Amino acid sequence: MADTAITPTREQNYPEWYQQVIIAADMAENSPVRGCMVIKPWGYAVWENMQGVLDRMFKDTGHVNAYFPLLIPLSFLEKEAAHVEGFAKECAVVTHHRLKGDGHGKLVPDGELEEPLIIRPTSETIIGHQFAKWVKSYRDLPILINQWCNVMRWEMRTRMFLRTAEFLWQEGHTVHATAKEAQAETLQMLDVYADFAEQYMAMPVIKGMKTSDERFPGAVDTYTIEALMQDRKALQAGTSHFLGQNFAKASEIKYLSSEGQEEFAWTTSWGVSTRLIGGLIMTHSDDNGFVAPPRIAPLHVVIIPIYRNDEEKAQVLEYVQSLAKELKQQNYSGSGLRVKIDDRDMRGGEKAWQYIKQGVPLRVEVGPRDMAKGEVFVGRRDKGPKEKASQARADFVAGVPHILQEIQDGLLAKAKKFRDDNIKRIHSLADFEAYFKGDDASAPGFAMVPWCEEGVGHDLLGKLKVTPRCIPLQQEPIQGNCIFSGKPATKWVLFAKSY
RNA sequence: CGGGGCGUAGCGCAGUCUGGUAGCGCAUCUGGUUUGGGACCAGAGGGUCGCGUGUUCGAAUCACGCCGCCCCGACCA
Repeated sequence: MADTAITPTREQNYPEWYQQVIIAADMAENSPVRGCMVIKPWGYAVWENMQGVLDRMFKDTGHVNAYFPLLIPLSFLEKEAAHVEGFAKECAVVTHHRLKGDGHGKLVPDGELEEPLIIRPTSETIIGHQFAKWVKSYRDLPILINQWCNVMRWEMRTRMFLRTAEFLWQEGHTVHATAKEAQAETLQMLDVYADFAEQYMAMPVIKGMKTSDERFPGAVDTYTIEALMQDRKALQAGTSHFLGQNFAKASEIKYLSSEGQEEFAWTTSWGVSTRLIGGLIMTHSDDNGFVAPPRIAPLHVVIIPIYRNDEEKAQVLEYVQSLAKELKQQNYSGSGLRVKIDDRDMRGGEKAWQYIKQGVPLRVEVGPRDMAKGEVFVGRRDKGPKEKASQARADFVAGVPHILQEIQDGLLAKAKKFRDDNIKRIHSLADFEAYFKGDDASAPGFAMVPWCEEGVGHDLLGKLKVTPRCIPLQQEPIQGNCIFSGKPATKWVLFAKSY
C-alpha cells in the first residue's frame, strides 16, 4: 500500500488527485452521457446538508420557494440581447416530442415541434414571463422567490462538480419597486453566500464586483464570492446579479406606482450550485481523501465495533448501540449528532480507511478492551490516520460538540491562512508577468493590483491565462498607478488563474 | 470544430507489430486460517475483444468504413 490513501498526491498531479478523491470518497461518478455526472449518496448527502442550511438562510431573509419548468420556449431567450449572446451557444435544444421506429430496431425523432424548446441554462426569461403576470401594482412588490432545480449548459470541457453539463443549483429571482431596494437585495444575498461559505463550508471567500467583461449576460452588476483552491487557482463560488431594468423591460414586468405611474420593475438573480462541493473538496481534502467540515458532514461520528467472536460481538454491539444513542442526543450546529455504527462483516482497518477517505470528522473504535475500561478509542480526520487516543466514554460523549467545532474552526483557520499567504500586492506589469508566468499546474495565487477603473484589457492576461476575479468590496487605501494604463489608481482589483 | 490518444470481464490493463480456440491484477462468491486494523491460502463465477464490411482454412490481431470516449486548445456557474 502507498503511504497515502490517494494516488497521485496533490503535489504529484492535482487534477488527477481531485478525481481520485471523489472516487475514493464515493461521492460521484461519470455517467454514460457526456459531461453529466451521477451524484452518489455520500456526495448527495453533502448537498442536502448545504441545501438545508441555505434554504433556512433564504427563508430567514424573507424568500419563498417555487418551481418553474425545465423547458423554455426558444423565443424567450431572444428577448434580452446580452443574454442571447451569453447563452445561445451552450443550450440544449428540444426539437421533437416523440420517437418512432425506423423499421431496423432503431428509434428516430418524430413529431417536430413548431417552436423549439431549450432546456433552461438559467431561468431569468421564463420566470420574468411569469412575474410580468404577477406584478400589477406597487403593492405586489417585492417578489422574493427561490427555486431549487437542475440546469443545463452544454460545456465543451467538464469536470465532476466543478463544471458539468447538467448541474444542481438554486436560483433566486426577485422583483423590486426601486433600484436601491434591488441593489440592497443583491448585496444581502452575496452576504448570505459569503457567510454560508465561511461559517458552514469553512471556505474563506473574497466578496467583490465583477469587471464588465466577467459580468453575467444581461446584468448591470454582477457580484461574486471568490475562493482560493489548494493548487492556488481561484474558484467563483457564487454570484449575485443586479439586473437593473434589463429583464423587466425584456419581459415587461411593470407596475403602477403609488403615484399612479406605470414603471418598469427592478430585478435581481443569484445562485450557487453543486460546484460548491468541488470547492469544498479542493479547499480541505488531503492526500488521504475528502475532509468534510463538521457542520455539513453527512456523518459526524462513525463507530466501528471490534470483536473476535459472536460472544464479543454481542457485547460490543450492545455497548456501541447505547453509545450511539447517547451521542445522537447531543446537539451540534442546530441538530442532533449524525452517528452511524458500521457492523459490516469486514476487517476494522479497511472500514477505518474508508471513513478517512470519506472525510468523517470522528472515528470511534470500540473493542472488548475499551468496553472493559469504559473507554472509547477516537481518531480525528484533522489529525493523522494513526493518531488515535483512548478517552473515557462519558467525557467523549459530552465533549463531541466541542471537538466538532474545534475541527470546523481549525479547517477555516487553515484555509484562511493558506489564502492570505497566497495573495500578493503587485505594482508593475513586469512583476505581474513574473508572478503569473509558468504553466497551469503552478498557479501562484491571487494578485491584488492597483487599477484606474477604465477596463482591464491587456494582451498579457490572455497569454498568462489570468482573469480579473473581482473588484473587492472591502478596499484598502490605495496609492500609485494603474499597472495597465499608468494613470492614478482608484481601486484594487483581484486577479488569478481560475477554474 | 482543430491536434493527439484509446475502445479486450464490474474496474485497471497485457495480448495486436509477426493471424492459430481469450489472459493478468483488483473487485465479487465459496471454504479454511486469521483478527485492535487497508489480511493470508485454496478454489469458483464472469468476456458475441466498440460496430459493420472485407481478406483468409482460420481475425482481438490485417484492410476499409463508421461509432464512442479521454487528453490538449477555443467556451465556461
